[in-house]
Amino acid sequence: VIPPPNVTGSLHIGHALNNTLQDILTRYHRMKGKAALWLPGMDHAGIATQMVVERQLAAAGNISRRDMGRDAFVAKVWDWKAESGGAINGQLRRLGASCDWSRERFTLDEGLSTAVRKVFVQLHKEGLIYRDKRLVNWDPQFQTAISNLEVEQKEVDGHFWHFAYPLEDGSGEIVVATTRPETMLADTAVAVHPSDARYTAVIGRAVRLPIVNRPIPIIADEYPDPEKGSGAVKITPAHDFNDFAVGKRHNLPVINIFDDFARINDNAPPEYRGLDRFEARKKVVEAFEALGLLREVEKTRHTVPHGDRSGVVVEPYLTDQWYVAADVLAKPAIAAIENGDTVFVPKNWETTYFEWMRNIEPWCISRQLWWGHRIPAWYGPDGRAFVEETEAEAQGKADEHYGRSTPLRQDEDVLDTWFSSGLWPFSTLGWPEKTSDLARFYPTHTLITGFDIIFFWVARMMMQGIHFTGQVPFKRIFINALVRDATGAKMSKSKGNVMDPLELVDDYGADALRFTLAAMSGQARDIKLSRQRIEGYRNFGTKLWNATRFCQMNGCARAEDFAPASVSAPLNRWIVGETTRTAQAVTAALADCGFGESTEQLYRFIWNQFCDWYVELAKPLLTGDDAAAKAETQATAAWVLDVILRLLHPAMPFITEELWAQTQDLGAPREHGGFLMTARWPELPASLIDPAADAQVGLVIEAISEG
RNA sequence: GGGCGGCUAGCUCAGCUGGUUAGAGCACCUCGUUUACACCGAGGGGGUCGGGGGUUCGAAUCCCUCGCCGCCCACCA
Repeated sequence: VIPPPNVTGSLHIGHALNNTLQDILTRYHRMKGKAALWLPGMDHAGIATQMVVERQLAAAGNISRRDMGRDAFVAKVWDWKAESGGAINGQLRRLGASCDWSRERFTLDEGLSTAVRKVFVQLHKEGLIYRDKRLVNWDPQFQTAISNLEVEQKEVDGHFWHFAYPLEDGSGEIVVATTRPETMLADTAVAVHPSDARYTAVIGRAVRLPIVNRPIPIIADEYPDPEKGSGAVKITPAHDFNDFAVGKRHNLPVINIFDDFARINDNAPPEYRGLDRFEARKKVVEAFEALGLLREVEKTRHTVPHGDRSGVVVEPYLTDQWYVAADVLAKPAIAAIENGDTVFVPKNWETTYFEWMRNIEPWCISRQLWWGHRIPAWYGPDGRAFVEETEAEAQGKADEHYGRSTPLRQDEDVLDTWFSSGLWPFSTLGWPEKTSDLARFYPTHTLITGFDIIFFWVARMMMQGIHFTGQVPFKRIFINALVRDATGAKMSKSKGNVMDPLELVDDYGADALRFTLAAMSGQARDIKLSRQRIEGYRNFGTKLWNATRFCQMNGCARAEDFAPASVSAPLNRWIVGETTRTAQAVTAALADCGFGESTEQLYRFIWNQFCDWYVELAKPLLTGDDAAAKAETQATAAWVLDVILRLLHPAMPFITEELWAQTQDLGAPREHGGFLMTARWPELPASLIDPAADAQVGLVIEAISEG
């Protein structure tokens, strides 16, 4: 499977790396005679795409999506998709990606949407999808819930404000500290540790919440750490995940003081209403100061959650959302790795995978967006949800339930983008229909992807794939390095540190870029690409080109009846053996995703053995009077070049195809299992290696090297 | 607070399960325009393989420890 790139995306160096490796593997397997499907496609990328189009509308005339209305807006996004979406596919072609473009899919197309609805409905029937009212990570810029994974913890400078809350009976005060003063407007308790001697006397009594002027209880709970600060904690169930849990344990009221934009709502005192959360923060602090209740202001550095797309501070916010019971789906997905049904390459990524899967939280899958798969839930007048694959089915169920025809209203929300991408390995093959593609190409042989989406994507595919198909979605997961900029930061458009692979293709050719990426795809965490390196491999291509030209000039042509085993000249026997050794090493490397190893073997052999020694030593034979030796050398050189081109083809498809066209007639590309295959992979037996010839030529080389 | 990765020539990196004088590309120096290639050829300089211990006949490679750099995960007021 190709990880479907975002429809909004353009090819960056990470895609180039990832797709190059996939292409190498695909071509390699096709050459080995396998029917290798590489299915391309795109992800609708909910938030990202909606953001792009919304920005465009804003720039075009300050129109908001709400002004347009849902249908018009979604139509606009489809227009945008048709026009500018998927630029990346053309770019992939320029890179030489040999995808089967006839099978291209889009996560929002009809078939995939059917699969999404089916999965949703089935999980719901199994009780693994449910609706729940709890705190979510709320992005006030997009006014939508986001999942934990979409939250980025950033360290920022902030303050601890120490506030004094007077006891209700006037007998003293309790000091609490907070980094978010505005939330005190929604406090419903102060908590202390039950064994904290300083507070045992006040447990069960009340403080009067300043500003709001509301009495709230002092409760005993294990949550406060007596070692920290004053040991007393303000409890704001509506705006903090921990406090929410405390509130639940003590049946505290939950007072929400924010609206969808994180402005203060009418649950707060009138002078705060309508204020932005940060303005409110300032005002609360000023009020405490004026009241003489501000005990201390401490500078601090702490982590604050931000939306990964919007970049704004996200708020814990109490809403109704749909959740997947990920812990249940995770169990077989963990087992599949444990028992080796699926393996990670490199293996140590298992640790990361396990760590997350074993501590997995419910997955919030609903988004308050318009671009995406609308949730297949319809509500009756009493709020009862009917979850069915079609509106008609839901209507039928509803009518049955209410005993009469009842109008329903579909859920406004759409699903998290990753919900549909998680189905990609099988939904793209026609599932739930039992298609022949599904039978032939599922599960995927090797998934190649970056570690940045192990949780977002790989884990979800494992969970959903196993649950719905009964088998793992892929046998092997190769985690490639992430391309970063010079400072080690992830390349992103917003940071302006992207490197354009197309520019590199223009400057050095796709082959050189591909070969470089493959050579650098080792198991290290990140890749810092250098132009010099690409230049070096561009020269390598030229070297091969020239060597081929030299052979052609000397009448080296492929002889149909050439038998490498029967050459007699030691030089020829030697190069046949070296070629064989290289073929075996490259084959072994590729079988193991050893892209770097395979390119290195090829580079060394072609440049340092074939060009530097064989061609030089063969010159006298090619120009000499011994006709038999000349003919044998011509045929041998042609044979070696042929093998070289085959071995090199997956990494450098363009130059090899061009040279093939010049040097020999391979015949038209053959169809094999429905896929075009230009040439077979060379399988050379070890018997072609002649130690005696190796030794003999080795001595010659040594002698010349030493002058 | 957990987990993971990196630290090898000026730069970007290979060096897998430990074994001859530690490699490549680029950069640098010297020479070379003899019929594949100056996007080249021949030769050369340059590294106490992050520090310190240990295992071993032998370690860049295994173990321990420390130090930086970076990433991921995590609800600490």
